[in-house]
Amino acid sequence: MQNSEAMALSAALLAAAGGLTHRIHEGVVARGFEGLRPAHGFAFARLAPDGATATDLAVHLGVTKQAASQLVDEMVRKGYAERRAHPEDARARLVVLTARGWACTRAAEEAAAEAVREWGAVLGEGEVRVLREQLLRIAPQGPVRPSW
Amino acid sequence: MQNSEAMALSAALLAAAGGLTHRIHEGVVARGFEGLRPAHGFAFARLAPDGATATDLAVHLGVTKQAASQLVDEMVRKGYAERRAHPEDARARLVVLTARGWACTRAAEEAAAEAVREWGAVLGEGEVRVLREQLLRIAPQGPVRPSW
DNA sequence: CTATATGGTCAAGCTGCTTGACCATCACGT
DNA sequence: ACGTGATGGTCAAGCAGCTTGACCATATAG
Repeated sequence: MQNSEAMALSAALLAAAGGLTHRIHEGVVARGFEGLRPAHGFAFARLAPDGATATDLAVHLGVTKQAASQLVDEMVRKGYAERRAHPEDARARLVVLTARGWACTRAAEEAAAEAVREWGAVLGEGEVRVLREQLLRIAPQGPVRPSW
Repeated sequence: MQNSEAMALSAALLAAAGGLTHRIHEGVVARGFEGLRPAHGFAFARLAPDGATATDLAVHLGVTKQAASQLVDEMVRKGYAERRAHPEDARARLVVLTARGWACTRAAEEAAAEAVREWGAVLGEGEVRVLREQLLRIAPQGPVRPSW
């Protein structure tokens, strides 16, 4: 593998990721959820199952807990999440999605599915499955880095 | 394709892109080029062939020309690029990479090749080729968006 | 030759993040 | 039980990267 081929692959991967991010963001806005940036999506993904603390979010996003707390403030202010008392730790606050937050999460899923469907039209369904398997095997485990 | 599968694919793609960005950045730093952020890499890619104007860069990066100009200032100050008179337009200034800028570009290519080599070890060389072709076909053409 | 568009710069302001300090609560060792 | 350090969270100040707005110099069209 020559360096130029590696760069072509890297550029394509970055362009595809950037394009997908853009598509999802557009789709979410088109479904009526405004004032959100892509970074919020990564937060939603962490909150989705059962909620999380601000510090959990900070680790997941790779930012300070202050920054995570500000992000939560914003999501609360806009009605996507709310803070509850933590059932096991009186210091902590459990951040959970509101109904609107869940609706927004579903909107993001739909937008993603829409983009992926177009890939299916270009590559074929089977190839998209292959692509998913390949990406799952090379994707790192660590915290999602929401910015370049 | 269910939404959950689309999300799994999206998450894997974003994680792979984020991981690759991180790897390249680390590799560039390890080779002695400091004070650079991933966004600079996208600028380098545009400057590499024959140079570009600040406005060209702005369009390519999807930012204002003022922001692009500041980025150029920074690259000039750190010795990676220099401004020259534009051969055909007295208003414009042609921004070109210095020898150090080219060395940094090669370092980024090496770091990318290193990461891709690891993917080859996991997926096999043939599968990596397939991956590259697939990504090239779904990657959008537009301006590279250096931030999420 | 005027009029408008374009490349670039200067200046001010905003936003999202950081560092640093601090308080409340938890968990451990004695 | 109690002191001590670790941990979750907040408040405050500062900074970096970007934006908008105004402006000048040069190019291009009518």
